[in-house]
Amino acid sequence: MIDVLIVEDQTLLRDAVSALLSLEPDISVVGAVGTGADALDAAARLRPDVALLDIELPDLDGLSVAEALATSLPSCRVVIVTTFGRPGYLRRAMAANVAGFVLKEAPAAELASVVRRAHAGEQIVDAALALSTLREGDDPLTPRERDVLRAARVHSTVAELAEHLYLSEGTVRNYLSSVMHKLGARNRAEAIATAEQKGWL
Amino acid sequence: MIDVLIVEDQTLLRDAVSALLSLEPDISVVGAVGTGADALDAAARLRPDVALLDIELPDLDGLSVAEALATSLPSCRVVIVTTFGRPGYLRRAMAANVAGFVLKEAPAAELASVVRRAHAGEQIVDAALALSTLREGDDPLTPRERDVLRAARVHSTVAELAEHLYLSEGTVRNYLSSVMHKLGARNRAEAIATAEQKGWL
DNA sequence: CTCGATCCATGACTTTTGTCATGGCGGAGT
DNA sequence: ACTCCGCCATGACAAAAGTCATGGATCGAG
Repeated sequence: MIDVLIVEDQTLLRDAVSALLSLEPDISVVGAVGTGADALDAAARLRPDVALLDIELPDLDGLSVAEALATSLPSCRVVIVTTFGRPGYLRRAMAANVAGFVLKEAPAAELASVVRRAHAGEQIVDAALALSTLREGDDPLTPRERDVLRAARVHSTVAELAEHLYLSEGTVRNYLSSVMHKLGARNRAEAIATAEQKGWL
Repeated sequence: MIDVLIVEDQTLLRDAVSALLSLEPDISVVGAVGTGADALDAAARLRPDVALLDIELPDLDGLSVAEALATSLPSCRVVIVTTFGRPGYLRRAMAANVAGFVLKEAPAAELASVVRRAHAGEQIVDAALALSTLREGDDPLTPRERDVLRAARVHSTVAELAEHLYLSEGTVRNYLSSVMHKLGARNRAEAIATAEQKGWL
C-alpha cells in the first residue's frame, strides 16, 4: 500500500484527485492539504511514501516545500504536479532531487502510474517539458539582477525600488536595463513577463 | 438522468471531475472537451442538459462560449467553473444568463449538487464572490479605453500601439493616462494588472 | 602575483512615458 | 434649437524609464 499526501490549493482539484487515487487498490491517500505550511506539518505527522506537490501555493511555493521535505523526510518521494512547464522550475526541481515532474495537461489515468513508478524509485519527467528545458538556455541572470527584477514585480517605480534595495536609482535602472538586454525584452514589463514565463524568478 | 458536458482545458482536472460526476447515479457525463470550439461542437451534437464551463480556455474564453450556447442551445443550463473570482466575469456571466458560477476553491462534493440545482432551474452563485462583486464598483472604462488597454497587453511600445490602432501616439498616451487615473495605477503595467484582476478586459 | 573575467555600483545622457489644456463631435435633456 | 456632458482625438510639456561609459571588488587561471 502506497501512502500518498496531496498538496494542491484548488480545493476542487484536490478533492477530485484524492477521490480518483483512492479508487486505486494499492494507493491510500493519507492526507490532502492546500498550503505549504500544512504540507510540511502533515508530512511530518503522516510520513507518506509519496507527496504530490503543486507549485503554485498561497504561502510557500511547492519547490521550497520539496526542498524542505528532502531534508525533513528523505524517505518521501516527491512528485511535482503543475500547470506550467517553466524550464526554470524543472531545473530547480531536479536540484531538489524530486522523483517526478508531471503537467496538469496530462491525462488523469497517468497519475496513479506516476505515483507507483515514483514509489518504485523511478525518475519521471514529462517528455515535452524536458525537451523544452534543454532547448531553453540556462538562466542568464546574475543573483543581483534576479533580486532587482523580483522586487520590480511589486514596486512599480524606480524610486521605490532604489529605496527598498538600498541602491541608487541609476544602479537600479542599470540592472533592469541589463536584464532587459539579456532577455530580449523592450521594457520592464516584458522582462518580468518572460522571466516569469521561464520560471527564472 | 442529467446529461453533462465538461469544458476544461487542464486534462487532469477534466478527467478527474468527469470521473467524480460519473459516480453520481443521476448524472451522466456525455462529453468532456478542452477547447471552446470543441465545446460548441459537442454541445450541438450531444445536446447536454448542463454544461460546466471553465473561463480560461486556449481559444475562446468560457464566457463567449456561454453567450454562444445561450442562442444555439437554449435548453442547456450553463455553469461557470473558474479559478478566479473576477467581479467583471460574474457580471458578464449574469448578462449571458448563466445558471451558476462556482469557484475551483469550492469542495468537490458541492459540484454534483450544483449540477442538480442548475438543472432544476435554480441560480447558483458563490456567496463570497457575489459580495465582492457588489463591493467593487462597475467597470469605469470607456469602450475605447478598454480597446487601448487590451491592445497594450500585446504591443509594449506606444509607437506600436499607435500604428496598430490607427491613432496618434499622443492619443494613445492620453487613453492610457486616463485609464491609469481611473484605476489608481501608477503606470501602464499596474493598470493592466488591476484591470485584468477585476476581469475588465 | 598578475591578468582577465564577472559582478556590483554609479552618474551623465537619450528616449520613452505620462500629464495637461484644448477642441471637435454626437446624444440627452430642457 | 440650444446647451451640457461624456467620449474621442491631438500636440506641447514634464517626468519617468532605459542606455552608455566607467570604475572598484572579487575570484580563478596561468
